Amino acid sequence: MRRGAAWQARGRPGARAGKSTLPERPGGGRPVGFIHHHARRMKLWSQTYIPTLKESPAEAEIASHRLLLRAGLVRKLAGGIYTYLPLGLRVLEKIKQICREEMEAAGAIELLMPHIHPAETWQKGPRWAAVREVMFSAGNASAQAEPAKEPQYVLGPTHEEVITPLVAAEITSYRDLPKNFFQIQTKFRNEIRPRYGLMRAREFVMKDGYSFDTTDEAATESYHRMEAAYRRFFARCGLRFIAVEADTGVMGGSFSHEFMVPAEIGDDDVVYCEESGYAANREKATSGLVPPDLQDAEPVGAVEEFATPGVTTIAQLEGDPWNVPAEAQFKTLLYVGDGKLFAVVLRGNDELEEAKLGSLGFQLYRPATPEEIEPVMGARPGSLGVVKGTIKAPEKLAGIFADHAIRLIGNGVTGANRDGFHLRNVNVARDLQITRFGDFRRVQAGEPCPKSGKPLKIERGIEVGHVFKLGTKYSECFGAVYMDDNKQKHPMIMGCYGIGISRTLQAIIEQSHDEDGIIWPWTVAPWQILVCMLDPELPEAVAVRDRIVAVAEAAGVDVLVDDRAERPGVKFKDADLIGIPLRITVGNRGLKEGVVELKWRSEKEFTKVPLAEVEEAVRAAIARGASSVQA
RNA sequence: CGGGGUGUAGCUUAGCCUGGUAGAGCGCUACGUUCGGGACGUAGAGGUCGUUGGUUCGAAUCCAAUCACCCCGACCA
Repeated sequence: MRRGAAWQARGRPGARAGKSTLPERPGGGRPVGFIHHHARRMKLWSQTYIPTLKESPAEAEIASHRLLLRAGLVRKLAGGIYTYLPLGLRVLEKIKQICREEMEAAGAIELLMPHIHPAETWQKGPRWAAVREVMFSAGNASAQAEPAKEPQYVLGPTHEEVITPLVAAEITSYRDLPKNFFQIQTKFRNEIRPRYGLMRAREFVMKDGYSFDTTDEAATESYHRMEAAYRRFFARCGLRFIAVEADTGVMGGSFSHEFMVPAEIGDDDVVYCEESGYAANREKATSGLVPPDLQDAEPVGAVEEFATPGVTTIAQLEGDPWNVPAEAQFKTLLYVGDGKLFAVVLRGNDELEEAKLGSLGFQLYRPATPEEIEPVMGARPGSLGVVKGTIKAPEKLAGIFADHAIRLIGNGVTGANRDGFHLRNVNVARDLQITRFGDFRRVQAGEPCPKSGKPLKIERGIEVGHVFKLGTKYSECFGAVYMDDNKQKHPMIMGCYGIGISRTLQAIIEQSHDEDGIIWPWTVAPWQILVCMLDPELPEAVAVRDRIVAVAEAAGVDVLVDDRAERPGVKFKDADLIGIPLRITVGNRGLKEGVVELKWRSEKEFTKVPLAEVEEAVRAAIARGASSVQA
């Protein structure tokens, strides 16, 4: 090694005279022995720390979580709280760097906001009640501190409440707009259920950005610029992803897209059509099941009550002796929204998509209990219906909302609001009491795409990014207004944009691995090249290694050299596990033959490269690696 | 927060049902033999059996409580 031992860690000399048991802050006296060395792109395995595991810890169930631990990227401190070891940190930094480049290319400006926020900041915001459920509070930890009723400080779960007042104070003129700020920072959310390693953690790294515009059109443009930047970012990370229309949820705002990575372990269902490009979160997805020009069916006869003793389910009514198919039944569900009862009517064979009830304008809603239902409807669940005149106390209902698809039934069967009785010949247009129609049903795979009419597909996905067009919810709340050229004040139009950086890291592993380990895309690999030294001490081997490293460093590529005194088998297994894209094996056997071996992690075969052609071959391989990820 | 499961050495685990003073593999240390796909031998170090309480002459084992972790549901990057 050219580099001597001088720079190696030798423990920090110098006294620790202070009373504090905390480490000194930088500037408080650097250890005398600290020698700065310029960053090199080569790292010796023996000089870093990559604790690979032969067996996977029992806590990890899914592939990416197992590999995070086995390849030595992270270690768990507590549920959903992880330390990044050197390998994990390198990947995280590479992802962050790509993110920075794309954000800046799209005109966003980086800043860094605090982790810790006065609770007051949030109390002034529009969603304190809803968000505090997932917030960590941070007060004084000393035993003397009285437990306060309200937290003094909280750890930031996101930063709308910080950026908006900042912009409100700083920017007052239309001349200073538009602005788009972003940061890459640790977020804290006390997840109800941390899961799958970094996938749903309580502490995680996120890129969050916020745009401020003067007009709605400009805000929409900002939104689309971010959406495009997100596409480039995820593509550069080597991910296959789909951008889908999404529900805006607690965030509020007018429209949004989620960036989803298809994976079995995802939390969301993505509905998509390859033909038309339609893609939506299932919570929001619609289908072309109900043609827009559908004519309502003519009545077939008078409504007729019939006894159905003991029948309380759609399935029972499908059986003998009634034989009413589910798709000819009306399903009547009762919910409580902000304290008021309301009804939702669906086809018997459809399922309610609860998230879609959000469009009704209630803050909070939940299924009603039989005890709440009976006094209003006159029957318990199983015999409910919304036929005019059968509801016991219709004035107590905040509304009766019907899914469009019930119009496909035409004439069907529904509950009589009398336990043990149902009604037949119920005609949608003639008999049902409906406040309004809407889209409330859950889309199923195979239904026609709303755009192309071709069958829709459904896949699980991991949400790695989300872009929202927010509107003025936060700017109005915090007084982020600008003055136009007529001295008129207007609230700024905002957008907000998130990328789960640490989640993206794991999503890449989930999407790119095999039974032997990780297969890093070239762009995010901790090192792009692994020089596997089978005989690390052999002078010829060291000479070849130096030639490889020289080419790589000239090309700006990172190289890890496995210089450990391990058996070849161990080195190969570890190489596969940590997933460096390009492996160059330098060993006694090959050298005698006058070759080194070049192998891609993603392929089975290796090629032999004559020693004279090493530089050329490495350069060609680097070019190939660089073009392997779409940029 | 509801449902299910698991806590034994750094990791993977046996033992628990049917109480009798804790066993293996990997990893670690030393030595020797090995050396191109997780080698072998010899000798070692390492465990208050998650915690607390109970039953018992005696508890890893039975009972109770508690904590932690994992999985399934509702929320999210």
